[in-house]
Amino acid sequence: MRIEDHLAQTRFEDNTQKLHMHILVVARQLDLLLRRILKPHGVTPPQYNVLRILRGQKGQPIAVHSLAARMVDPSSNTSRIVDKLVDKGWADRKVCPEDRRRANVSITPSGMTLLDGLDAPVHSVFQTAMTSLSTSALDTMNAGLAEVLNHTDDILSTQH
Amino acid sequence: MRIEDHLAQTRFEDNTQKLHMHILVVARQLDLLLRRILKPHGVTPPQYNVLRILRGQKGQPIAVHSLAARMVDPSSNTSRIVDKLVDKGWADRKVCPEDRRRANVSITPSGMTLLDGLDAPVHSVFQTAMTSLSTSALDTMNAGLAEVLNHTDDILSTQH
DNA sequence: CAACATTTAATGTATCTACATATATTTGTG
DNA sequence: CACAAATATATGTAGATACATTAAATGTTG
Repeated sequence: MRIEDHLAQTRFEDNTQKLHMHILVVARQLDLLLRRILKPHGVTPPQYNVLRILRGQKGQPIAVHSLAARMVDPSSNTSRIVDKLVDKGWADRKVCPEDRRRANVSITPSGMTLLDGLDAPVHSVFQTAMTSLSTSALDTMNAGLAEVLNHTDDILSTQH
Repeated sequence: MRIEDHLAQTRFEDNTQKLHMHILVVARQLDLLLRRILKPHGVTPPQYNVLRILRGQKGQPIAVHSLAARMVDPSSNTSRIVDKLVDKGWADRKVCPEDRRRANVSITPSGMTLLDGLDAPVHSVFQTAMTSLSTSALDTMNAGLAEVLNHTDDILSTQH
């Protein structure tokens, strides 16, 4: 199904606008895919995102604000996402003794087991989604999106 | 700021995963940009999306389910988004006489004025965000994302 | 060291979203 | 035509999100 069919739109003004819509629609589809895999396990995409960051810490705990900075969607609700993970026994949170404002968050063995079991299905579905892209296409796309990221960073930082 | 800095990640397993993250992060940034422009006018991105579809109808009203099909995010809440637009006087909704299940939605002159005023700033910011991309890069990216879209459509339709 | 600013995290709140269900209308079938 | 199925929209509800505010601890500066 082409982007034009997805949006029931016959044409785009230019390829810039088409790319814009492609990015939004594909991002939504990728999120849907992940959501489908995670749902039976009672995990949401942001929770999964946090768990992966925690696992990447290799035992070293991390502060909530550092977690937020590394998330795809660094909203101000990282506290509540961590709440959920703690409730379910997948993460552990304790006040940092050196700086009592901070909360040190780490993954539990239970959370680790959950993540390890999700690796294969998650990797598999995204591999399938992107398998047909050539190496050079991947490189061009990554380079292009990196440029867009630079520009959006600029705009977002200059305007108040 | 590179994607690695955004996520404070030193490396990606492969360029497929990097593309995945690029798409998610850039989509979020584009949404943030739009949100910033719309906020002073009290419009949200989904509302803006609906208004643009309505304007594209050139006077011809459209049913709610057709609206949903054309939205970037075809959630089941199109009714309530239309509610908001009607409340603010930007859209009009009346029961379709031929099929009384349907609701015909159309844009009002007030909504049209709002949209027309937003065109320039919206177009400008996204043009700036993507201006550095060459024609061939745009083509490669659009083609690549179209492929991904095909694959995700397949996966999403085959699994229940 | 007192006063103020900054950092970190949690919370309040309104809104939005996902997902399921309900309601009304039309269509199809025996 | 009666009745089931399908369609179109709206609503109920739990949970998530954006955005602002609060609270506590630490840093900074006169």
